[in-house]
Amino acid sequence: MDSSNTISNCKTCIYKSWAFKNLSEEELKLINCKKTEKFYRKGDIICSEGDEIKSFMYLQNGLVKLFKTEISKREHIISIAKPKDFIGLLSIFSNTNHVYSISAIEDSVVCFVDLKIIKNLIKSNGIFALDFFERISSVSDSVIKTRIDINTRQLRGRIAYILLLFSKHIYDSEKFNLPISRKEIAELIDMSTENVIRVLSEFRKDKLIQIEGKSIEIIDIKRLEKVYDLG
Amino acid sequence: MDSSNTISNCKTCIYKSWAFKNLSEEELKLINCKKTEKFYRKGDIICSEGDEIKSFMYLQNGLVKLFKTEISKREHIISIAKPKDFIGLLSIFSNTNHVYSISAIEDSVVCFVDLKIIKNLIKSNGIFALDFFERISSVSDSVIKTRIDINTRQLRGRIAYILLLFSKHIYDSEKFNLPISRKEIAELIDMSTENVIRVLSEFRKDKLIQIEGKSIEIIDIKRLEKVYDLG
DNA sequence: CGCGGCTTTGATGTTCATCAAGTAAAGTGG
DNA sequence: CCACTTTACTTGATGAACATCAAAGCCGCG
Repeated sequence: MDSSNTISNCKTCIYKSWAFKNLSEEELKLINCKKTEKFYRKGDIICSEGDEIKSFMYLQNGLVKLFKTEISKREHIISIAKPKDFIGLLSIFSNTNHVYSISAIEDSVVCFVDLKIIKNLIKSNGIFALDFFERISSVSDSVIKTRIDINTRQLRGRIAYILLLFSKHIYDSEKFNLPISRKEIAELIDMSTENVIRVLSEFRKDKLIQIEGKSIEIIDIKRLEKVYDLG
Repeated sequence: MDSSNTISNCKTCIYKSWAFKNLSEEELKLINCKKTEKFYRKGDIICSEGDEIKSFMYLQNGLVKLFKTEISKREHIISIAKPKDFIGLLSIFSNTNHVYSISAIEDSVVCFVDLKIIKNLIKSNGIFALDFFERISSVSDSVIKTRIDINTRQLRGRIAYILLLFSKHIYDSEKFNLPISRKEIAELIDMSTENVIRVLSEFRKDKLIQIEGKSIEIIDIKRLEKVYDLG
């Protein structure tokens, strides 16, 4: 699969509903001409900390992670973006360079729109400006909320959180394949890899979940939610 | 001091530079008519979790904290806003109700502008829309950055962080009075009150700072920065 | 004066990271 | 396709970091 297979038309794009619903045909055409879509294989870097921000990016398909590399070389995952999310947070307005790195954790298609075009649309189409900010605000808000949720909980609560996140918000199913390694889970919720494994095993023994490698099934979601609530 | 003493004119307001620099006289007049300024005494609640969001709020004077009350009744401080910061984060676009509570940690003056007016200005004045989002994006971005900075560090690094925050970003001096209690520091950087005190005492013994009650003086900022960097 | 809240210090216990060591899985080159 | 290396996963043991508990001094305030 290469990028030429994925090129689509903004006018018919199913993501048009997103924040672009109030654009005219003209305006959509403008975006359509200037956008590019790129396919990334699992593990590919989409952009790196420090790169210049040239485009507004949003995720058509797949799953990506936003992360930062600490001095200690340990990675720290800030958030996971799912289809329809715009990626890159608010830096597109407040910075000229990316503050975080982004890579694909599943095969992904990212749509790039020249940032200048977006900014011009904001200037010229006020309704769009509001739609747009509503969307990106809610993404950033939820990152903040999530960070707080995670670091006010202890290990069992954090693992419960991430299992519920994948189940409810990403795969919409109680059975799914973990797209990330145990190590990456650890980086996402601030704990050691060993303890991720330990807690997952505990949950298995407690009959909250079933695990087989990457395959996870939540078998007692009520109790898992309770574990999350109690922290 | 009551609110009537503090009413000023947007046109001459020193904060005009903020994000309102590209408004016409007409537009400023519009804001000026509809804005209200309120004085809050240290400790006063400015708004509570769940309240409807009616205004865009920004801090003219003083210091406020944004916080959330956990199930356990323990408070958790998300951020501290200083003059010129807009307060309330992005919820003004992505929510109809406040997600966090806000209270004054020093005597403060908050300027309220009807949210509808701001939204209308965004619709009608594209340059303003961009200025505005640049500003509020950078505030939200820095909240995210701060949360990560804090929870990738251990106790000594966190205390160093908050001392440097007050010194560099808020008071612009190496000598200042802590505006918040030890308990609030604990709530801000996720640690126990006792350990806040313990680490502060250690810093004193190590000759990094001098403390007398709320009065703090940083006497070896280089080493304090090193403590922060090392985590 | 006495009560409650803030501060401080020491002692104790829990939570968690780290270390060590071994197994399984997944690439890699001949 | 098989030996070889590397990476991911797993479990137990140990110790460090940190919260919690307890007790006492301090200060402002009714």
